[in-house]
Amino acid sequence: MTRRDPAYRLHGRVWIDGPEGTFLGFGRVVLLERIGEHGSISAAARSMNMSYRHAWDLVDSMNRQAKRPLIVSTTGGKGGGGARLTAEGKKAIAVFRAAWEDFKAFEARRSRDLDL
Amino acid sequence: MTRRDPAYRLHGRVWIDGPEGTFLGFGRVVLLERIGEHGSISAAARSMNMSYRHAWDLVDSMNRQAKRPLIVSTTGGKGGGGARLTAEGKKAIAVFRAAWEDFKAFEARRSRDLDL
DNA sequence: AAGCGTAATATACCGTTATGCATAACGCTG
DNA sequence: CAGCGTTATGCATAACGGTATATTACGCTT
Repeated sequence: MTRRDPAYRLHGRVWIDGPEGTFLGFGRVVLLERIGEHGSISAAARSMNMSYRHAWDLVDSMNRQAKRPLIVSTTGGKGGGGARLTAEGKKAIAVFRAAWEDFKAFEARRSRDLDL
Repeated sequence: MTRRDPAYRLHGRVWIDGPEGTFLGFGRVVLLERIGEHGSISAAARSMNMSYRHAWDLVDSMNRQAKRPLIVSTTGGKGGGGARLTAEGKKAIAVFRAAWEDFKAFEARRSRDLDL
């Protein structure tokens, strides 16, 4: 019988690389979702304790690498402006989430099978 | 038909966590192998352009977390001392390599299926 | 006993990455 | 038309991980 020691577990990370390096990762996707919920980059950043600067850089990186923008933003106006999640952005979230769920299953299975 | 865009690829990393955090990872396992080949931590570190300090810390971390040491070392003596890969160490390498190969297959399959 | 190359350990340095702060532009609202 | 909150951007600073360097201990070899 295969021994199972819960003291050892397989862990990992997955992300999607694009033309410039990292395109989508877990944090980036959460950011996309939060922007969709809050309607602005700054509120999304606050909600996940991330600096606005960093959040903006991530959005910029994703938009540059996507075929079409995942987030569109407006400056000035009602509430000072804001940001919106596009259909392309929703699809990106779905695609990454699917790969991520799949990986989580892989992780769990391989953790069970660890024979150390 | 599902679109395949080679511009996007799924990447990832896997490692095995132990009581203190990371126990085995790709770099750690290569280090174990090199120690087995060279017979010393310092030669192994040199062979992979890693500082001896870092290599020693990694070996120490692995030995602390393993049920039995993966590397045993002697200080002084012929050649100044050295380090040897134990049977436990060989097993650790095999276990990690297997999980790693499996993950590489996962990566390739998921990269093919990316629909972005 | 001296010399050698290694293990073992402390400390200072450096480079990358994220944070913090400061500023300008923007356009609706009162 | 002044005020507001946001986007957008630059620059200084802090945090962290690994590197580089230096020192001591060790025990066989000569």
